[in-house]
Amino acid sequence: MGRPKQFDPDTAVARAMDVFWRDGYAATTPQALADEMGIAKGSLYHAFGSKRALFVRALRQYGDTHAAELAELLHHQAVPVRERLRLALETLIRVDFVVTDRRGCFAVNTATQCAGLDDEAAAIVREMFDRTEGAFRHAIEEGQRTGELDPARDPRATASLLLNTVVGMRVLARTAEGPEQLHRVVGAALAAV
Amino acid sequence: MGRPKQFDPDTAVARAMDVFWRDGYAATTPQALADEMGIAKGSLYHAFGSKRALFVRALRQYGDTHAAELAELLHHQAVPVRERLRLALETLIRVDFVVTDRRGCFAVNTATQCAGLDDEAAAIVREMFDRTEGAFRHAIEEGQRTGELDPARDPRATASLLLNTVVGMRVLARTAEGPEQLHRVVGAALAAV
DNA sequence: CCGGTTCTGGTCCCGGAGGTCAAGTATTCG
DNA sequence: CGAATACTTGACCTCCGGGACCAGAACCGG
Repeated sequence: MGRPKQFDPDTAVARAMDVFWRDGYAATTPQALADEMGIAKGSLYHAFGSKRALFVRALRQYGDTHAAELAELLHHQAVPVRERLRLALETLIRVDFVVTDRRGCFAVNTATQCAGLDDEAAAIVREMFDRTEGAFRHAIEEGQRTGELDPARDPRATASLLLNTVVGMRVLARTAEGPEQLHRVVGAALAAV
Repeated sequence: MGRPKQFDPDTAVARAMDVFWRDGYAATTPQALADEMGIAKGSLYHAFGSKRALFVRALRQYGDTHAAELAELLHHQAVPVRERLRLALETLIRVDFVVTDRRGCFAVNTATQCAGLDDEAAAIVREMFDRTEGAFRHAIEEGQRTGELDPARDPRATASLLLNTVVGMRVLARTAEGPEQLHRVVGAALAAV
């Protein structure tokens, strides 16, 4: 009943995500959002309530799509575990430098901007980090069971290191001149697995 | 000649640094800066020109003080190299959780906010990262010469990993519940040295 | 003690951020 | 078809960010 929406909410949120991702929360204006989403500012507020609510929704959508990709890479059973880990990290480098123009990770960027101010956003980011760490841990434990990886190493600690490595890389991608530095990081990190 | 300044510029910049550090560039208002610096907004603009210029100066001052501390820790000749590395990383955890209330690193925060927009700030951050990486590398090479560390490992790669570890940790400090996760990271990272 | 010089707080200003609202429009139901 | 409902829009509003400006205060040399 009533007039149907003229736009697809998920698509619109994806556009908004792009803007927030590129410019950060504070530097993003409602007008810029509306322009990029292809709707009027009034519709934006009618559909999403506030800039903040739209941001939270965009962040959540980011987590549900992009973050899941990494976990998926780590579950490819056909590939040896160590190779899987390397592939996952190398993929991040390629994405950052080729696809997303070195914007880094939306969640990481948010963590350094809102953690102290916005509890809800911080919780979403933390949950994404936890899931990523868990995916690393599962892969490591699998590798230890099959004998591919050294069982003497604490899987929890190694998983934390790999999560931390991912987070760091997505920051360095924003300042590094080229991908060489990050390739070195990957190589050295795998020595600890 | 003329009326002397009523405030110490370096102290005032340090106060401004605190605000920028806590809230980020975009979310910081000139009024908040003036209040925190203990001077009027007019004096602020007279003395520093613009919000941007003040930010750059604060960032540079941050690099000249805080970042140098890490390098200093890594040069303590009395301590074994591996212990020095551990101490440096553990100190970061303590500082983040006890002293600075989990604000992370001003430079890291800036990297995720301004790298795409502000070339000058990005350059300052990159320079700090380079110096840190260099300090790690020197320590590692020293350890290899004295036989404390495995000489088969590429010092450049290991230094990149440690820089990346530091950067990641300062982000995780903003979202982690407690320091346990970071202690695990340190332990695992040292396995790659 | 006086003119030149630099710092000082205060006032004013323009534009835009963030949001609201009334009027108009598409769709469904009775 | 008309009423009820939900979405759309652009105008509008308030507030404040970022900065300009100014009249005076503090200091200097002569």
